[in-house]
Amino acid sequence: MAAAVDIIGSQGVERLSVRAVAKQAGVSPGAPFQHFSSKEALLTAVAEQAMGRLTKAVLEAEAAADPTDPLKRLEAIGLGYLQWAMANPTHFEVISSRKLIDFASSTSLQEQNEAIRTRMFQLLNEARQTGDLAPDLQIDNIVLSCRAFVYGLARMAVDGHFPEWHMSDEPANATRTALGVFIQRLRASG
Amino acid sequence: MAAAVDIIGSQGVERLSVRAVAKQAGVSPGAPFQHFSSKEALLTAVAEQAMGRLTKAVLEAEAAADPTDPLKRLEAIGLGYLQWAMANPTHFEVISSRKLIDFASSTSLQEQNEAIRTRMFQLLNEARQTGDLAPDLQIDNIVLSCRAFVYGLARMAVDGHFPEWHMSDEPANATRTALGVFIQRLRASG
DNA sequence: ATACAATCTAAACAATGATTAGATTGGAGC
DNA sequence: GCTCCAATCTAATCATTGTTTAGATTGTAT
Repeated sequence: MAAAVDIIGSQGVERLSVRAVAKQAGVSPGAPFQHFSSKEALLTAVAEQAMGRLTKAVLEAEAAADPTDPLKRLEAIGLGYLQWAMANPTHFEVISSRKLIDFASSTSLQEQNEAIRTRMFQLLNEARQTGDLAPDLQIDNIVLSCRAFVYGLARMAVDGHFPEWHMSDEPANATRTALGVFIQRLRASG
Repeated sequence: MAAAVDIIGSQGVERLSVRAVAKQAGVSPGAPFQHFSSKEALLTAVAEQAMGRLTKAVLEAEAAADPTDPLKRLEAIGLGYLQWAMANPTHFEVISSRKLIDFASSTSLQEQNEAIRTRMFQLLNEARQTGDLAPDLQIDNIVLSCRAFVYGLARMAVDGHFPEWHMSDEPANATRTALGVFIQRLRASG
């Protein structure tokens, strides 16, 4: 797995072959199949580990935000997600493109996914009670919108839709302000 | 190309091999390489054709919308995009995942992409002049946000992030209302 | 009828995902 | 210390795939 993570991080998923992993680990070409039933299973294991790091980064970003402002916390979640995706584009690709991995068979991946989504619901319910959230908005709808918005930004960057960006400061700036405006528009006052 | 389109439409991109295309076309395995220098070149040609259909669908959807309301027209663009993507998920995948195709070498793909983006700018400038657009919003930013939002919804659906949906009515409903709310929030009055 | 360009076939090559049979290893229990 | 067993490895092999090449076939313009 460490060998696979190395190759994915340095050369991308598309350059990853089981044989390259075996070579990097100093082992014969068939050896990895003793531990993973297929290439997809290997990638799923890598995805589980990466998803753990993503979830940790997201929840830590939220924990560092203003405790009294649930929508700021929601924004922090989105920001943490974006920063992690752009700092780890190839691993993000493994997590999100569900034709490389077997998402349905991994309860770990599903649980991590649900953890973030549940936290979003909690924060929006909080914002509803404090009156921060615009009263005409439906929480279900907003969760979907936030996920799509952040996922779209991250995926566009990773998919190469922003060729002018040099995956370091620019995306952080442009996506940061876009997300800021998006969250601002959810507020009762804004 | 027709054989390739058939296979992509019925079995998905991942099941597409040059040999399968050749077989479907009733031709020897090496024959396709006389017309396309590589599998990537074949897929790029398929993507150009699909992108033409997407652009046409989007601009027609816009043309059918209320001519006096630029933001309704912007919404129609997004809606047309989403409907096409969900009706043609595998072709949408070919267009958007730029590791399967050589986007940089196809002026056709780039032009079609720019055509839609330019139209969005025009509509938002119009909305600015008529006073429909909230005055504190920057147009650059909104174009980016709209693209990310719609792309995110389409990609999440195609990437299998909505397993509970049966790619027919539900996504249309959920994404329709989400997009409606999103556009509503851009208005000076909303 | 000839020449030429386009297209095809047939055969081969290297890389890859995957399987299998058998060797090696290292520790648990007597 | 010896035996047994499970885990892991190697080596060989297979089918599939992207790609190339040499040569055959075909249609068309002159």
